[in-house]
Amino acid sequence: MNLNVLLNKLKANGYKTTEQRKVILQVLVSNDQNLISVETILSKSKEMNPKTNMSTVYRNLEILEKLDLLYKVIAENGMTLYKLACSDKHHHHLICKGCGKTEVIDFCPLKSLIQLSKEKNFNLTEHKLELYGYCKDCEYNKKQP
Amino acid sequence: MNLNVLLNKLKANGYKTTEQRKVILQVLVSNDQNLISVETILSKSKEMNPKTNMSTVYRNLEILEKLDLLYKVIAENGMTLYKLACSDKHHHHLICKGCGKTEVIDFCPLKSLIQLSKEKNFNLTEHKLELYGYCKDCEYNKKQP
DNA sequence: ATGAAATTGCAAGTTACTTGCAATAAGAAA
DNA sequence: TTTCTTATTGCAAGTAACTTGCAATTTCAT
Ligand SMILES: [Mn+2]
Ligand SMILES: [Mn+2]
Ligand SMILES: [Zn+2]
Ligand SMILES: [Zn+2]
Repeated sequence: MNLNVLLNKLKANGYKTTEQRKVILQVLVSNDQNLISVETILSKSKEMNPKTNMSTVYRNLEILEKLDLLYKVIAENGMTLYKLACSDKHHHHLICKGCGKTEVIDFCPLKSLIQLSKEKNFNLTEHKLELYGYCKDCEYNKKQP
Repeated sequence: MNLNVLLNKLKANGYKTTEQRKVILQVLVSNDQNLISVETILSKSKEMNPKTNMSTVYRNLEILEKLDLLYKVIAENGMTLYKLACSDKHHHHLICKGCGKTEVIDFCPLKSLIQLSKEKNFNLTEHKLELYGYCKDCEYNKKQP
């Protein structure tokens, strides 16, 4: 997903293109394989445009989320991590606990669970499968202190 | 899991039995099929012992979590929901978005994903599978407004 | 160029939780 | 039962992560 595609999707929904918005989106585009915190988004945005403001970052994230352009994970410590949604097709992720890098899992292993839900009269509407661990690089760094 | 078993596990770890602790645990025991908020835990505890304090609730939850006696889900709105852990054996849950009721899924459908992780040199350490939807009762209430 | 509508920065507010500390309670040891 | 160490508690203040109101600024269709 590149910057102009995103700006066009926003435009199509009545949102205007601003310097701050472009910078925030550029940070997300540059990190589209990694879950990053708002703090990181803000500080990287400030590198490109020092006057970028925290409220602006939050308000832009809110818009992206509303348009389903954002993938969001709430970490165990309660911090929220974000990245651009990588595809419209239903999928899951491998998530590195070291660096936040993600890899796509493009199938969903839930067939028998859907059957189970039916048996329990449970109307299944959503599911979340997240696999955590360490990517090759982070595993290597752990062993080489 | 009943109150005395819990108190004994705490005692075995150097924690004392107090009125407040007993009440908080009793609330959790009485809701051991349901994810509930801290607010709920506090207000129900206050019904049984009006002087129960918020800090005390949080500090007791912290202890239960450290001893792996607690299951915790962070909801989309950022609020944290708790229930007693229901078994030591690895398992997952169906979680009702209406009332927080949970049902156990006692198998784990992740075999092919573990294989996939190996291929990607990803050291898989944890996974989370949560299925959300509506239980029979909540579904019925939705249709009868 | 104009003007309506979106956006922004700032400061103040909120919520969910955490922490320091002095007072109290538990329960093992004497 | 009394003593005494240690855990626990309540309170109040603090923190972190957002959220909101509002006036000033910017965007961009006309
Ligand atoms: Mn994705
Ligand atoms: Mn369980
Ligand atoms: Zn990594
Ligand atoms: Zn329900």
